[in-house]
Amino acid sequence: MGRVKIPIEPINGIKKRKITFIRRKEGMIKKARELSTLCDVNVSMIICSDHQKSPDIFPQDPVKLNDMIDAYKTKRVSDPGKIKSYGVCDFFTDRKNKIEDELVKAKKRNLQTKYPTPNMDNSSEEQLREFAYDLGIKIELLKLKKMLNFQNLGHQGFYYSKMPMYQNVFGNDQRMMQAVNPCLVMKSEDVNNCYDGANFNLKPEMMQQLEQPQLMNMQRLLVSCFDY
Amino acid sequence: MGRVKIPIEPINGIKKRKITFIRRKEGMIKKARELSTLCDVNVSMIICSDHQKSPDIFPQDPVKLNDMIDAYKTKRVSDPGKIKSYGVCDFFTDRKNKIEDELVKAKKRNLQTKYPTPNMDNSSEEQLREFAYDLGIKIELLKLKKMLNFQNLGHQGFYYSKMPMYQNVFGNDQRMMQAVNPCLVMKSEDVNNCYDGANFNLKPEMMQQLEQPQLMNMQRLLVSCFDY
DNA sequence: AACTATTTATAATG
DNA sequence: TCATTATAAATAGTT
Repeated sequence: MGRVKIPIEPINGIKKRKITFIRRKEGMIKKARELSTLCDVNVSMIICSDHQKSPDIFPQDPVKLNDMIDAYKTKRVSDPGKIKSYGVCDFFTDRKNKIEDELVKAKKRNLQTKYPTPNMDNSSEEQLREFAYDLGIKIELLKLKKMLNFQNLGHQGFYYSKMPMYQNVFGNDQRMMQAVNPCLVMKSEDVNNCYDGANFNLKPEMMQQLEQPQLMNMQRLLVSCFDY
Repeated sequence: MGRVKIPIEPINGIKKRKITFIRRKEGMIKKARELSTLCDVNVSMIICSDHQKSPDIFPQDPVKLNDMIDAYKTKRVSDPGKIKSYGVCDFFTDRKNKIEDELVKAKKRNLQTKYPTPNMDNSSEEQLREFAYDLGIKIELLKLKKMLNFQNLGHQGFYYSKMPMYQNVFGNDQRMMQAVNPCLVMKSEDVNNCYDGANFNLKPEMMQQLEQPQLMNMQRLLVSCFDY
């Protein structure tokens, strides 16, 4: 809808592409807000371009956006037939195909640049590190959850949390307990060291410690995991 | 852009709201596709309305959508200043506020229905189970990752994966290895039982076993975790 | 679902 | 980048 009709195909000119991107992005965000308001529905949107420092999101508040993503993921898990049936095998197949594509691309690049990396190409190593890091984070997450939230009362296999929101018995489903047991062994003293016992809040010094710059990165990763 | 200008405020009439929803939703999805094509950018969108069975998403392929969500979350984690600074304390504050809101609502409900639940209201128990289940799943995930993907070669602290995409050395970052070590102790035989050693594929019988109906639910949860 | 009068978005331009 | 404007596209009301 401009002076001329443009074909819907990639725009070549960098400058033209950029201005179109900005205009249409703004347009979409406006539309999202309108749809959300008019029809009282949840709309969430992420727009990422490579050369852009940070993605544009709707809603602007990342916390709200996360809530919506969570709601979608939860729905997908609890009611997967409605959205898509997707088994473990599909997952592995997909992942395998992706990596194989990457390998082909990487090999081509290596040929072109004449700097072949023998026996391990960049893309697979990157994939690998990414995965390793992801798994490492998940384990750190479990450790921190243990450190911050739980106190093994040492009887009947029940666990208690010191956080206000988890102050009741931590589940009694046999299967769940079986899964959780090996990972939540922790001495009460360790937990108490983090807490002001009277009101179940993190001690001020713990709070401060948690906000030290050198810890911020890990915290952000953890928050991201918690969010999920 | 219609016969008359309408104010951007919630539409009262159910029928009118529904038709507007459908039209504008289609419009937005079209716009998303156009923006994505024209400017070669990633656009992802989730539109959820209450009375709708399943959310509308862009891209239509949930796997691609997930990839984009992941990319956003990763970016948010690795480069949080650009998007929003959000520390652990904020997280706990948010969560606490949410739970407290829930408690107030639950108490009101209890008063109204005249069936108060002493010492533990439904909402906090629900929260609790949800959290417990979530944690349980994460642990199961780690166990399954261990079972399916890794083989501890027992020398130099290196780990190898039997999956094609993780066939190289599983990381050598000290900090990461420290985190991963306690969770990846597994005998080679156990791994080999799952695999056709010649081509690194899951054995057909393993595949079949994984697709048993009684395992599907757990698998879906796991896939969802993997996706994240 | 299809039709149009109108509004809105936006491509080119200044 | 910002404003203007001619035109394409979206859509509110209608059938």
